[in-house]
Amino acid sequence: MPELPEVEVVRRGVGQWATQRVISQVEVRHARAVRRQEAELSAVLVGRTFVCASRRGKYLWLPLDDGDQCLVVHLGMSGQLLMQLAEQADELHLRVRFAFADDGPQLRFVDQRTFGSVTTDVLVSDGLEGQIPRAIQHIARDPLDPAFDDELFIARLRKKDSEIKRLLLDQSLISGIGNIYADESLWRSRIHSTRAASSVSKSKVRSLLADVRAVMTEALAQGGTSFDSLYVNVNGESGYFSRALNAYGREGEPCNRCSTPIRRSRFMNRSSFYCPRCQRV
DNA sequence: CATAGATCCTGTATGC
DNA sequence: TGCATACAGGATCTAT
Repeated sequence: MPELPEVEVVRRGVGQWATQRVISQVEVRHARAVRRQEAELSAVLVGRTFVCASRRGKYLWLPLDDGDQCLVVHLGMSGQLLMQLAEQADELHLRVRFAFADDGPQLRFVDQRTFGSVTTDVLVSDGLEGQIPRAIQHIARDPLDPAFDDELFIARLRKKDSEIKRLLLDQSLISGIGNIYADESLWRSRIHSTRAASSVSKSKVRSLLADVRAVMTEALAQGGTSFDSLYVNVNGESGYFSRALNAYGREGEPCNRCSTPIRRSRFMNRSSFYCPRCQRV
């Protein structure tokens, strides 16, 4: 379940190992993974190099040395970007293979549930000094982006007629937050997931934003520890998941603040974990 | 337009 | 043991 911190770990790995190398071959093993771009992917990429790795929220993109195109990657729920030696056997769920002219480690997109995607796109202005793939212009800046506008976010959120968790998951309002970090942030801020966003004070939203950043920053630090030079780890479970979670996945376990058993409820077709005492509706 | 809900997908876990 | 069902959930599409 890669959210912002996990995707950032992947970005760093790919940026280090898959850039500045001439792409020699693109092999598509699953049409869904490339959104019907099978022929286009090779045509755009072969002979080019990725110049760097960028990210906004949960989206990654690798700008090409042609100056205006890029490879856009979304990991979905189970996607991984791995650096693997050519002689390494194909993964069971290998969807796309990118080989390089130097015959060094390949970049492989592996995705069990096929919610992820790898596509090409053109870069357009992001409204400031940067660029963004055209297809993800609607994705809001994420809370770790220096250009994220706190006050604008707070105002937009409070004007909505919806529940606070639903809005935290709305990638056009704030990006990078998924089910796990939404629950963790709300637990820290002592806000119930179904609370009407319009009823949360400005200062409370401001502290919620601080908690979102804190939990993501901590998770990112943990993710960094499981990073291996040739294996770009998307998992993150080893370090962060086992130790630092206060709400997510802890149904029945005592709240780390007040010892009340954590509760689980169904919401938006998924689980929400919360402390019934700390987080009142 | 805004919001709510269904849907896609497959491996793993659980229930009978 | 075996089969059926529930579950995980990000983004997109459809319905209201």
